[in-house]
Amino acid sequence: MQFQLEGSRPIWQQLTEQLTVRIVTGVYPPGSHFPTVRELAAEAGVNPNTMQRAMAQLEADGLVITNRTAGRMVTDREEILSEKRELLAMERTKDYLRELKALGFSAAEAAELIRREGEENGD
Amino acid sequence: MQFQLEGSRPIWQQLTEQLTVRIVTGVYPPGSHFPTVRELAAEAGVNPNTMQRAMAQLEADGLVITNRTAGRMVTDREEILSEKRELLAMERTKDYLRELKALGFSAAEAAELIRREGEENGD
DNA sequence: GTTATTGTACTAAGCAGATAAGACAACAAC
DNA sequence: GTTGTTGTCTTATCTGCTTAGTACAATAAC
Repeated sequence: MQFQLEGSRPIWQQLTEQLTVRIVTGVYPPGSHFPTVRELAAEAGVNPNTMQRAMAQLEADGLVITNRTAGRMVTDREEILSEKRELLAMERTKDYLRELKALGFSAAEAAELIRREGEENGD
Repeated sequence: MQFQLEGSRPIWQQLTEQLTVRIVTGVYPPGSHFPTVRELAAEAGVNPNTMQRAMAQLEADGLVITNRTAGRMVTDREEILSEKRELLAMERTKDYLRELKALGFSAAEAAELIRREGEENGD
């Protein structure tokens, strides 16, 4: 999964979000070594300064731990990861529901759209 | 409904989105007179230049028609409005589903979250 | 015909995000 | 002890968004 960046929001924010998804879904397992600033900056094609800003946010969220010179590791407290994953899902759900209600759709109609879309993609 | 602006995306873009919602939900009815740049700029608390940029996008989307000095009016082609409304709902749905799948949720689980959240809000 | 309204255009300035390039301190590896 | 890796910090530059202020052409209203 490559990084998907678009221009209308700060890049460091998008990087934080996508790295968070990788962490809570186990792409980088709990307690494992986390890639370096320079590695991830190269992978994403952004400046190391920008990637570092994204990392600082992951640190503030408690998802990674920084050891000054040995690099970073993903937190081994798995309850933090599962809580974060469910929190993200809940936030997205509320946002989605609020937006569809603003467009005049009910929650039932929204659920129907989800069901129909899920069928199309064979899920 | 006041304008809700946050800092991480261009204001003119957020204004376009929220004005679009107003139009397709009939806050400004089809064929009716559309508020002037200066009026809406004052209401939103932004510079007229910024509001004009938002309006230019509405124009490009075919939602409003500009009469050079008589101001603007909402398009009276109601099929454009209903199509736009459904297009927006579909886009949001696909985005939501893609995000939740990235977090490891199935479409069925997403629909369940919607159902549960809808119940809490009595909808 | 005069006036007020409206959309539109222009320039200047301030600010934040992103990039570029480099430097430094801490420490693991050897 | 030396070397290389890593996180961190600094300075400068560029670009786009936003604001501020002003101005102008077209035309509806009177």
